[in-house]
Amino acid sequence: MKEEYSAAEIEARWQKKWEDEGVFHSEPDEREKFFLTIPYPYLNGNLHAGHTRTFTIGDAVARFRRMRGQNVLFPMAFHATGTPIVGLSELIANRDPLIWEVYTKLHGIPEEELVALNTPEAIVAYFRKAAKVAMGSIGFSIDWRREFTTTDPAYKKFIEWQFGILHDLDYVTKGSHPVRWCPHDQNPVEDHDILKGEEATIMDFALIKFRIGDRVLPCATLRPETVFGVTNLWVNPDVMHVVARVNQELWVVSPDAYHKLTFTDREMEWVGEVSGRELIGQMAENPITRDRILILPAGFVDPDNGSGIVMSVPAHAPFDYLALKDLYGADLSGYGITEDLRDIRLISLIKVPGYGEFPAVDAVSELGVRDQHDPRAEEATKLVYRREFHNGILKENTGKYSGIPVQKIKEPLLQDLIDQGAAEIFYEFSESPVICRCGTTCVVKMVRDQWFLEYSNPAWKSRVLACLAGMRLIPEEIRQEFINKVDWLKDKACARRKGLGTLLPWDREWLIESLADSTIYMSFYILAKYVNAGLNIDRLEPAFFDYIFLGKGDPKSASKITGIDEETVQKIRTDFQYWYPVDLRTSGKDLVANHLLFFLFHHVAIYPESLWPKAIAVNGFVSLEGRKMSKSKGPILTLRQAVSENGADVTRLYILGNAEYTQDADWRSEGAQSIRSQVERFYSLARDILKDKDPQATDLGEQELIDRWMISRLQQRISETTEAMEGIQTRRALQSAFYHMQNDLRWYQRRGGRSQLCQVLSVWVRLMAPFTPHICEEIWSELGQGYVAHAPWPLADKSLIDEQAELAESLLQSTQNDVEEILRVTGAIPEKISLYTAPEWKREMLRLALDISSGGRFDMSGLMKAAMADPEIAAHKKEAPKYAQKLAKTVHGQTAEILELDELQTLSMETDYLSRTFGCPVRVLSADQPGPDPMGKSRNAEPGRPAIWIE
RNA sequence: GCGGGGGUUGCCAAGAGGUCAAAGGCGCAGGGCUUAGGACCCUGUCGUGAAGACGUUCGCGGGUUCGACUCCCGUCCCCCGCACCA
Repeated sequence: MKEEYSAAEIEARWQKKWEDEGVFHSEPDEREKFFLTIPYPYLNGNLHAGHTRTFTIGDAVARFRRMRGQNVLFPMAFHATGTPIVGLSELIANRDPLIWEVYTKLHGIPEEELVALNTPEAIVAYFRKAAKVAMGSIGFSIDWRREFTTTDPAYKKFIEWQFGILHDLDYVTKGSHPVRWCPHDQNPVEDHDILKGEEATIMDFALIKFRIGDRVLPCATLRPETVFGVTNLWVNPDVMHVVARVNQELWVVSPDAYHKLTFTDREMEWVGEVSGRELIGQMAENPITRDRILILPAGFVDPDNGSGIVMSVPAHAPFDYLALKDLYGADLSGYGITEDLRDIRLISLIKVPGYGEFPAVDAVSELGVRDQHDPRAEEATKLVYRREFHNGILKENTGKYSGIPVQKIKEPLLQDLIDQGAAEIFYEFSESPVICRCGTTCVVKMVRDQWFLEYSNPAWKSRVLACLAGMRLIPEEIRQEFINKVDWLKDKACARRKGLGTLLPWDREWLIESLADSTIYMSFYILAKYVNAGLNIDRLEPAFFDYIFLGKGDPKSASKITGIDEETVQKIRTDFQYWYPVDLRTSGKDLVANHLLFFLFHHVAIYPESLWPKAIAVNGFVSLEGRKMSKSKGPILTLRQAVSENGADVTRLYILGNAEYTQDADWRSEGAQSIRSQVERFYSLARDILKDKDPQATDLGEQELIDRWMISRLQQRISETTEAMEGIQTRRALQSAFYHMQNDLRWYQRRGGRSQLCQVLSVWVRLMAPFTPHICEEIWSELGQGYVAHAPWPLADKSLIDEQAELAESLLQSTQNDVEEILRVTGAIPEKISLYTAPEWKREMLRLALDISSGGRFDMSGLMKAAMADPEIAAHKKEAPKYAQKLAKTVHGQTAEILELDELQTLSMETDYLSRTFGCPVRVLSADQPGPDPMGKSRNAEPGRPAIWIE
């Protein structure tokens, strides 16, 4: 080893060796296999700190498993299908200033290279190469022979095969669905295309059809059950409404609503206009109750929201109640309304604890809302909604829905209304406006004849739940999340008109959507090795995939169909049988509700239970200096940048030690700096141990207390690290394997330990190898044989755990601490220190106290009785009760351990060490025979806590 | 709003009924070693303290218990997801 630690040199050297010698190439053998995968990265930019975390976790696990003797397959590929790369290439070609900025500054791409990235293919090629270099530079132990990209021809064949099966299973269906749509671009709008309203979601309103004669007045509501409580309608008198033929009906809606409706799957025809003023004063019919109700004027009706016609439920909606109240006594004769609005009776239809007959009225008076313009009206609305939704029950006037909780009513009721022709569904943004990057206001559009993956299928879902039940989820807390999301998942549109991807085999108008084509691709890693080696892929027909992945058919015909020789076909099949299923998939938590779910859905659809995934691990995000990372807006830290600034081992150690599980990690360059010095310390410590290596030292038969202590601690570090790594707790593993180990070693050396150093180092290096593989190879090359990457993981030897030695050391340490504390507090400089170990009678008394309290309660009189029966304790009649008092307080927290130790002997043997530490003579005595003790200090001695007298 | 996860001593972060003033790291302070040190070692880092102690703490308010950071109830705040997008 060199004197100075040079990360760049060491890392490059070992990376080259690993690659040259194919150290991480995996082939089936007789060992137990472990197939580990990580979602391949999407190639629209450089790998960043988020990838770094997820991938490094995977790599550390792969290395750990390898050392434990498992045959690990850890492959990697690249994702290119979808639309963003296409969009990006266009923006680059157009020299979009924003993109230019992001890619030159944030992603660090030189301008002359960026210019060339004006086609999707160029982008894919560029980032694929960059990603591979980056992953190499951080030392991932990937079997690169299996690399592929999702736009590769063979991969497309594989996707076609897979969709053929899903189609045959009737899991792919046709339907319509609502999307966020830009009327100007004539395209669905994605998140990053949105200027304003990114938070908006699509909500399904009920459009309830009130009627005036043959005209329909559709009222949009999220609470269709309140149709039973409608007392009137609201219309804005100042808005000119549109009369339109909608399918076979004549509707009256606001102009905005008309505009929106034209994007739904309705046939629309503009017929004429009618002013709000004209509508007011007319009677409309409630399609459910058949009540005839008055149309009243309301300025609060926003023509841009819903249909522009609002149904009024004053008993349950504070706004309606306030608006109605505000009209009491107003002169509406201008609208032809002469009746007294006070005659309109509120209709209550929901019973809710805490409110009387009319919750809206109660809420208004509770919050002291003045009128409809009072900001507290909004608050009252939310309050009523929340309480009614959670605790409300429908009343008898709702007929067959009576007794049903409000929470459960929406779906079935809406369905009934639709069936009766009394309502339709109308999709609307949860907030408006939603504005596209081009400046146009977006609408909700119904896409027709779209292909769906029928994830709502109950049978399919139940297979997924069964799969989950048999899986290991890490951390276990995400299980509930997964189960909830399975429940929540609806059908998913799986075809696109734009982007890169594979064509739907039975409908070549459509491209398969990019999440749908990334679900069981782990299987493809097996085949990819052969494809990369030059397999003939001209005729990869479904029958071939059926055989290699499902064992259907036979190798002979598969060979005949494809032109691949039978032996190879057979070999691929055996490989697959060896490697599959996936043993662990690790991923960021952002993929739970989409990719990881689809990963499960497609596995259970296509493969038999024996090939279902075994485990999923989920990790949190990475922020930068406390700020959220953003690929498009910054800040961003690329993997390459992290490695070139800090080195691979430092980057790995930092990112793995910073957080674990779903916690988010915060990357701070200051933190990374300090890790660098930790790694340097590790290096120089190892270097010194190796330099100082005493060839006979390791054979030294006679082990001192401190040696036994060190070896004992070592076993525990091994166990703890191993356990942590089995649970993918990288942070905990590092606490043990790195920091605690360092502290142990420090104590060991301080106490004069030396003979075990080499052995400890040998274990230590191996425990650290999954985290900092390069430096560990470097050290290992002087210590062991072969690559540390393939060295056996240390096994804890329980027989080497020496409780006596640990007790003795902890007694020594706590005694030392006590002396130090006294010295600190008194400020004294000691000339002589006397220690008195506890007298026998106190030990006996502790033993009795422990016995007595073992049942739970501490029985003082019982203890005294037993104590006095013992002549040795009885001899200390005066002091015994005092000690008993103390025990009463402390015995709950004590154990009998300390009684197993001969304190006098233990400390006596360490007088040299203690004298050296305190710079003065130290003597050890027993309180049983204290010898000189002018201050009577020996009376303070207790088991585990020697009395101290400092002169 | 719904669902999931969190709020711990300057910061990051362990702990999940007594061994807890609470691991470890960072930062900071003091000392040692050194020609020097952003290297290394030791010590301290809630407050008080001339004998190893005492006092006050684990978002906030209650409760259970001999005993709660840990259990229960309520409450406030933070993060993530709510899709057709990788």
